Amino acid sequence: MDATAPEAGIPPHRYDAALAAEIESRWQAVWDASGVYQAPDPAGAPSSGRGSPDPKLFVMDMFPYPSGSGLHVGHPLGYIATDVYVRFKRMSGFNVLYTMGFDAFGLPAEEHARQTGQHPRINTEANIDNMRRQLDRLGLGHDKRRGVATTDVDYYRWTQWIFLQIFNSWFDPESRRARPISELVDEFSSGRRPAPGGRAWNELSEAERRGAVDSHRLAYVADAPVNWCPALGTVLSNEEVTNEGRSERGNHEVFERPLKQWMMRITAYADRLLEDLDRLDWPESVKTMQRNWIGRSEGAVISFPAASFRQLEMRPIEVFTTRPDTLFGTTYLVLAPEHPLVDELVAGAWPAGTPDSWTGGAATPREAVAAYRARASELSDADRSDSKSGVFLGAHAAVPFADSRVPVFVADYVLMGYGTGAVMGVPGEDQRDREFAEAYGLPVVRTVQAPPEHPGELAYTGDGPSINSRFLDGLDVEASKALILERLTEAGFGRHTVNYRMRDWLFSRQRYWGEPIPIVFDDLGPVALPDDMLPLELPELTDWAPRALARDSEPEPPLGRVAAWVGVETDLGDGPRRYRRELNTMPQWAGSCWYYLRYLDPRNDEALVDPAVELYWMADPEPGGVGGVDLYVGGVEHAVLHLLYARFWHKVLYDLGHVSGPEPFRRLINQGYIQAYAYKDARGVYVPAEEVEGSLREGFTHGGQPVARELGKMGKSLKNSVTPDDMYAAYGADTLRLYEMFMGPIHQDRPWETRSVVGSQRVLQRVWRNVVDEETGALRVTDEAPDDDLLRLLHRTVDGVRADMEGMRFNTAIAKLTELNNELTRRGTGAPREVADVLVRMLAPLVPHFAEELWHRLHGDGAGSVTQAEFPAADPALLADDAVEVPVQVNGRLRGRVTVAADADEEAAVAAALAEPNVAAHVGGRELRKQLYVPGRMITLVV
RNA sequence: GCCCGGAUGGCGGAACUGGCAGACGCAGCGGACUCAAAAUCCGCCGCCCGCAAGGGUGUGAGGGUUCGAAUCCCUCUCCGGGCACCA
Repeated sequence: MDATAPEAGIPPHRYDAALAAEIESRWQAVWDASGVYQAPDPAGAPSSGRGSPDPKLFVMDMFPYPSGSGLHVGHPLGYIATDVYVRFKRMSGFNVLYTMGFDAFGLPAEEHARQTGQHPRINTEANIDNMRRQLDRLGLGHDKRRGVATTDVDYYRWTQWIFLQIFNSWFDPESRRARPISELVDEFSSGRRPAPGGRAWNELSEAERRGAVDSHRLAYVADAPVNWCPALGTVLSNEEVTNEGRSERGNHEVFERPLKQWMMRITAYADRLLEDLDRLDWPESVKTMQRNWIGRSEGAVISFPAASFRQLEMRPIEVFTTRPDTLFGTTYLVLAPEHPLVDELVAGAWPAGTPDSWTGGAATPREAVAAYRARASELSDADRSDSKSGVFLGAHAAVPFADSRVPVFVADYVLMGYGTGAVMGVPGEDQRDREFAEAYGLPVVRTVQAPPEHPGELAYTGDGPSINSRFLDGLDVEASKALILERLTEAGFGRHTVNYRMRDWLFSRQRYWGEPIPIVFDDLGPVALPDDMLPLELPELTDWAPRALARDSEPEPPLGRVAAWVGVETDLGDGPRRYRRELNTMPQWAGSCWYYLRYLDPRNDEALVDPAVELYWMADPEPGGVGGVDLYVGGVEHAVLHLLYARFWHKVLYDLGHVSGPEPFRRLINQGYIQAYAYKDARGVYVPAEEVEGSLREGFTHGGQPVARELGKMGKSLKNSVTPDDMYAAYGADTLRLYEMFMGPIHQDRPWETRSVVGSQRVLQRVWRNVVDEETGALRVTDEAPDDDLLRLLHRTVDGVRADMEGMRFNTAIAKLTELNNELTRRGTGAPREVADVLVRMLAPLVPHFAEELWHRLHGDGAGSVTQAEFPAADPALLADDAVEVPVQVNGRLRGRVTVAADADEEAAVAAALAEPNVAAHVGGRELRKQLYVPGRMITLVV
């Protein structure tokens, strides 16, 4: 059968998928041609020339990676929500900036290129086109002039520019902000800041000066152990490695390798990143995750003089502790296996009387340590956590202010990457230390008086008076900390310190498909390319042959294969010289760190963004606020990485005067995920979800065989994908939009149920029928004024829908609109024109094509686009009824309802209640002990 | 282990700040229309008792505060997420 021919019995003008498709493509073409979604700037390049006195609003989705596998219905959930909100705000008089870009550098395109031999740009651009097509079909009201892709040369030119800004800055701890590196040089050369080694600046060699400056830069080269992932062919940042020591992407093995790498000094901003969280309108969970990630803890560094058996020279072991008050409970020290002092302190022979359990069965401490280290590097972190293990170094350390000498161990429960890589073992007050002490027979000394009910075999971490602690005895934990810190500082044994879990950001990637780092090297180190040499474009790479990515391989950047690119002769101000280029590229996070700024001014080739345009769009509506994007919507999986990196870059740009406020995103909402049922057969193999029959009650089957249902992510592996294209074909884009918004609150995960989508289509069909005759296509609206009941319902609906839209509670807004429409349907006469007009405007944000079609049918073409019509406002006079029905409780139980005047007082309400037969029966003539009237809400009687 | 969320009919969810639990939708049941079916329209729809009026009971479990608790407090169970030998 011809798909476009109406089926027998279906009215020719019914709102079905075919009609929806026709309406949708027609209006999309009109909107595109007329530019209704273009947001005018008050200044700057992309202005449409219209001045705008309206308040501004900047709304963004987290931009997507243009994947080759296309979208499923879960992807656009957040996009639909922002689009609805934006349309509502636009109709409420806001000048809204809303657009979409693509985060298009990254591994999949490069992997695809390796397999096909095709340049990643070709594949990337094809994917972008496909994704644009799928998103356009949804009718998202983006300002298309402003979209960017991070792979555009015009875009990454500015990513590189920002890199240079960071490279050419240092963090001044006194003013707690980034400053140009030239000001550091001035301070060194003027003597205001002492040069390294206490010598005069001009006495230093060129190499020494370069080294002093380079070590202060916010972007710097470090020779550090890195996370090398052979399967991905790149090193990864700490954030990209899971707790199990595998890559977050792909779950591949990761190995430590020492390597020269670019680092970003994000730790300098730790305190500001932490403090400013309090000023953000973000989900508390995301703030908590960032706080945990930063991991600020206050404590002390304490120095323990240590020496091995028969060694004369003492070497200080510095430990970090948050409990300096427990110093006198220290019964041993522990160094991390990788700690540099291990080799210096390890003894040649066991001291007399060393317990067997401390030796690891080795003949000498040196052998024991070597064996222990070898074993530690083999074990995964998960295996390590089972029980405490370690070996004795044959060395002892002196506890400050105490006469005791304590043994020094190496143990893998101490991590080199946190604090100083060494701890003081206090088994009385720390449970981990307690477990270690029990395993090796070390003494336990309590230094805080535990309450009598505290079990003796557990460490006590609570508050209480200090004991066994000399001058601290009797003081509580807080006071003990203060006093011991004072004494340690005086004696030179320690000091107060703040420690962070967060490390600097490893910024190099050994990949081709990323932004080249605009740096060259001479014999003394890195040299920035000048701004006028940007963009530094990726060279063509012809050698796509896959490299052996063995476990024992070494990192090798693909750009190193382009010989003509590696070595470069250029003039950077002191005549033509030969330089070596930086061969690494930037991580995928770089492009997403600042794309919101480029949306504001995408074609500016003088600056990354015009300052006046930036100020207009990023200004905080509240004076003194942090500014930034007014609403940012995206998945919670970016809670730490993307959102922390972007905040860091933004703060650097703020310090250097390139942006007007300290934060990039003032309000953040995490949209939930659409989950889908997946079905497994008896073998545990997933079967295509669309072929499964049955129900929860009667059981599910596939091909007659029973299958088990589970809820999971939508995707190929679970064979449960539903694509937007499927939904467009069966229902149309507006129905898909309405259904996705109706499923539940925006932040909540929810299971997809294709069979329920029809409900949203039926709602639209009923609206359609109340306005349009399905048989003739003629208008069905009446020119009669709505009666009082309908008018009041209309205004109550307007009032509620406005509030729900403002609060992004689109599910309840849709319910209210449905109720209004159901009332129109019940009347069966066609909608009064006034009601139809208001209803269509309220529907416009949710189902823009549908509303635009009805709007034009109602008003003709002279009324303009509904997207620019005014969102209805309720008449307050019509919100309050003269009489209200109020429930009556007797002794806390509902016994009836009475209708009273809206302004009735308590006496009148109670009198009305007592007149109600069922209420009277339950009161039974007894005396009222208490009466209460919550106006319009409840009458309560107590007898 | 610690820190965040959450638990409401067969299902998704609603109930604003303590005031009619279950809006709206799906599924189900009944009716009208139809030769019939689909579509549409009308109605019913937590559980128990009752012909009905009505009564009892009910928001994961137990306790508390209150005239009144899905909502506030305490204890517990389960589910989801984050962190986790972080000194």
